[in-house]
Amino acid sequence: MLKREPASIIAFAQKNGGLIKDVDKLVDSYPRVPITVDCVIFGFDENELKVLLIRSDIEMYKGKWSLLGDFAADNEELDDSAYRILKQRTGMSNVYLDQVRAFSNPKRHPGGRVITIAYCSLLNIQHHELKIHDNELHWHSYHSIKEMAFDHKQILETCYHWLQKRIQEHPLGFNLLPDKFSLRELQNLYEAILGVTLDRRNFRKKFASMKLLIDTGEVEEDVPHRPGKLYIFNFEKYEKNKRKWTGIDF
Amino acid sequence: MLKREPASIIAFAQKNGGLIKDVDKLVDSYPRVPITVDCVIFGFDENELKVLLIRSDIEMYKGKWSLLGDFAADNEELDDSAYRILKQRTGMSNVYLDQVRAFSNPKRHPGGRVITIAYCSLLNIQHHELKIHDNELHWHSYHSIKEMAFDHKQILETCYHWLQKRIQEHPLGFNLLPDKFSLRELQNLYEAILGVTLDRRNFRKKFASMKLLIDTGEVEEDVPHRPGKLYIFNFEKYEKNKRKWTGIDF
DNA sequence: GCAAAAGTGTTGTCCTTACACCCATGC
DNA sequence: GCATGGGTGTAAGGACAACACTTTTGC
Repeated sequence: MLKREPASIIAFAQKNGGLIKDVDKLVDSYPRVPITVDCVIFGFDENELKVLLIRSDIEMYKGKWSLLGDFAADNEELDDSAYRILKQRTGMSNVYLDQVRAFSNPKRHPGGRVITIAYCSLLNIQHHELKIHDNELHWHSYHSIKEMAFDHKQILETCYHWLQKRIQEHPLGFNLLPDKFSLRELQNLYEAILGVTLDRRNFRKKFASMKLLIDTGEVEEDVPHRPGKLYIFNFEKYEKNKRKWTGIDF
Repeated sequence: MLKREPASIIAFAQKNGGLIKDVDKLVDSYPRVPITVDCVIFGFDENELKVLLIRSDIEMYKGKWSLLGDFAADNEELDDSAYRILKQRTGMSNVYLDQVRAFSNPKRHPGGRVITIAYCSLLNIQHHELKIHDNELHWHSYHSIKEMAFDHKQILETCYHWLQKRIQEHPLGFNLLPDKFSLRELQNLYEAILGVTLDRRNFRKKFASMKLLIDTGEVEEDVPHRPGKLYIFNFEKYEKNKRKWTGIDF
């Protein structure tokens, strides 16, 4: 098999005698790649981390579960693609959304080379009732997911690790909870995502000392035990005091 | 102006009566986008963080500095593109390299929509002598860089923040130093990248307690003061003890 | 009254910070 | 001998981990 040296912009510049005037021609000379965006949408319910999946549209992956994805439309910023996909598939908007990384293995799509950019979104399952049920769209317990279409299992795992890391540095967890929540719900969420058990008193002290929770004065209802206080998250205060940190720790 | 609903894979599936058999046809129906990879290559010399830049090939950016970039070749994984670009432009291989994120603003390239994936590399300026000097390739002090071609300034800043964060969680700094280094060099590097001053005794205690430095028994030479001990980094031990961390801190 | 979870403080340990003096070398 | 950075210890304060009992509610 012959190994071809990949073409390059250097060659283009040389052929065009140094400075490139016609940038359109330059860009036309680039190989073009189909780009998709895949959204990993996490939710939290029944003390479990959930993820929103659909049945794959592709026959060879028949029965397999798939992330919510679509190609990036012409002249669409990728963040906008991700919001559009969320909206199209779930009817939801106003959710937390962040780019995680690109997956570019040339064999990852059976139809040819497709690069996908993974996005992670977090949303509150109660708040956002699913209005669209195409392709059996529904929530799956994260830990019960085994096989998936394409390389989506790998993407899902990457996003899960991303979430584990992020939730320890930013209060993203609040995007997964109702506006008003009890400290027990908050702790359950951290335990479920991090896969650890935490000391209740220390957990409460930690959040109390951060002063990011506002006591609503309300308490839980319809619980068969002493009701917990309900809090809301002080987003404003958090935004003002974004951490500055110079510790070194590895 | 008319707002067109973007096309979508959902429409394709409906038109093809549910399950998609012909995946090649599916992928053919996707819009294709030129993809480039841009490498932000950091080095450290004379107690300063440096970055490797070239003059832009593009006439409209004449005189401006540019990251080392090129388009992604056919069927090339993006990591490989980044390694290839490094090799082509600098002659270097065996460097630290990590994907940072995609930049997809439709207006970021004057020749039309081009999505770029930014990679960050760290290397030791002494070790890797530049063998290629096309486009005035050379090291710039990070803080002296003002204007750049395209959105490269923004990409550079994103990578710098990425580096600041990563260097506190992983000992990436060692990729920027010679194999044998003194504690003063190590501290200078941290101070330069983080933009802080650190207490010398505490810094040394911190690294001593991690036991990741191996005393070579050698000392600096040709310094006009008491020579410092030279250490090498214990990569093997670091790899074994990757941190497990369950603290919450924001 | 019993089941179930809410709520609450203290102590010891460890990590972080702040801080000042003598030492080895080149000139 | 002087200039320059190398090398070291201690004490105080803050964060974290471990640990048990009383309270409130629904049934």
